[in-house]
Amino acid sequence: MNREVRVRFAPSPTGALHIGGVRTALYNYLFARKNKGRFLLRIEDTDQTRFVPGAEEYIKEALDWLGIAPDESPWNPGSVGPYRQSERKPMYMQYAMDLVEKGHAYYAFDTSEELEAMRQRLTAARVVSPQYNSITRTQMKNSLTLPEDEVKARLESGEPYVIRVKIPRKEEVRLNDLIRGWVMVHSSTLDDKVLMKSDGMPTYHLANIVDDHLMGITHVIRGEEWLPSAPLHVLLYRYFGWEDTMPQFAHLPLLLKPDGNGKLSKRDADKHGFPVFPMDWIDPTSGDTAMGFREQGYLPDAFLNFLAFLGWNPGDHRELFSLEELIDAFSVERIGKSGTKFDINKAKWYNEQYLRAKSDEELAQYLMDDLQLEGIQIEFSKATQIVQVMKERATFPSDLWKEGKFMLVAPDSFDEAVLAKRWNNDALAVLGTYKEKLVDFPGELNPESAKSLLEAAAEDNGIKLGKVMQAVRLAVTGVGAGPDLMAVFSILGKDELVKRLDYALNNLKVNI
RNA sequence: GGUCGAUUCGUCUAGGGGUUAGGACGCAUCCCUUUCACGGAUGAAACACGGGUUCGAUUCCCGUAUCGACUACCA
Repeated sequence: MNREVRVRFAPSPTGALHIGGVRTALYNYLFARKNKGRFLLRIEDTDQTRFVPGAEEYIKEALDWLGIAPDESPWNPGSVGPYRQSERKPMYMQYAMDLVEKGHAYYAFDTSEELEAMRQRLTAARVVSPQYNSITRTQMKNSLTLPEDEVKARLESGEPYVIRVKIPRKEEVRLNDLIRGWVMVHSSTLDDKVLMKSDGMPTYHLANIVDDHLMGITHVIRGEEWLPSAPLHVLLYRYFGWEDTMPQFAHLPLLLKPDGNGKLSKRDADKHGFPVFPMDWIDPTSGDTAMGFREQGYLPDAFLNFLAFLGWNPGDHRELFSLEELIDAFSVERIGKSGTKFDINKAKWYNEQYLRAKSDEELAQYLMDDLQLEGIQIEFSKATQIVQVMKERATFPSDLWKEGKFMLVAPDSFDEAVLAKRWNNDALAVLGTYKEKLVDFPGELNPESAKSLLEAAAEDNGIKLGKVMQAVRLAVTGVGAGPDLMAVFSILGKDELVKRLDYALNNLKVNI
């Protein structure tokens, strides 16, 4: 049977979307596009206690920013909605009941205290993993142990209950993961997971299977943390009688912290000074802001390219891929199996590549926008000139302003080390002459004239230009390194240049 | 502890019974250059360990170690 490919990204709105989640969304998106299928987004908000306001909007905005918006979602529904599990609440109970009727699930009335007592008893008896399973359920309060009329009475009296799946005692459960191959688990290691909670909401396991089935999902691409529960999911498909349309599973390797081991967390990112969230996230309870890649200056295409290569590669040596090229090259077979450590340097490198590929005009607009925030107005043509000398040395668009500031604002400080080493009488002499030549120079300064004038000034003093070059730079820019000086002079213009030389000549003391 | 999974340069990875084990980021050196950066060139740097199978294993098999995920009425 050849069904239309349908995949889904199913985040919980419990906070900002983590970068691992973004990668999962990206792979789902790529897979859908590659296979001419559809990419859905479903909000898994069955845990009302963990709901965080704004989280859903954040997810939407992040995917929009990256250009990987879903084809169907709560805010753009298709025909299989609703796309929020909380809104699907009424439909789950019948499926749970169906399982009870088929003998694959049962009611359980145990209180959390009783469950705790059971675990303690088991632990004391040195049972390796205390869990509600085929053995222990015989000692608990459920519809398998209680007389039928008592179960009925409890149900009718409104006593809280959950519905648990009845895991068989001895059965080999196998699934063929697209990334990992055959994974086999014995049912004796599984427990009778809760399917319906006492608040009437389904747990992830139930809702997930029911929704994926109802939404026609063909491939489940999700994080490796779900691998241990995948056998349960396989069992559920079987119990519902949906095995023939069961989606194929692909469990993605985890994103690890850069040093040591373990899953990448916000804490680690903070420690290293880089984000783990696509965009800034303001925690609604603490009011703290967690930084995002977008606000740090990462370009969406660069970020996507970087993300795609965290656990996947095209099999050749190409590394720069547009979204379209990623779609074309993508395949689940080429997703790796092992966890991936996060290296922010690579992300920066990607950003530099994409930044340099941008047109001067586009970058000039970035610069103009930054300048506006600083209350500085310049001509677009001037912004373009600045971009031309700065783009090869910028990692983020904001560097254009931060690193190129000296082209718009006179330096208010001068590098002490360079001053001590290079600011001498030779420099003073050349700069004095240069200033006079500039004042006498008719017309606009360009890099060539700026240079010939400076060369002439050096020659007049019988001094090799190379010897005073750094001092010249220091006088005008305040620092000892930067882009081509003559281009900078040309951008500055004659008047500003003379002004700065004047200031330096009069205020910088010669250290002997 | 149990279950499942993973293991190639510091990092992301290619590869796969016989290879000088390839590329990229980062790092170092050199070239270019008035400086820095870009660019170019070069270099250091890896098959976790132990058994087996084999003429031959980094590659296949089995163990061990290490790391990770999971082990909730959270997803």
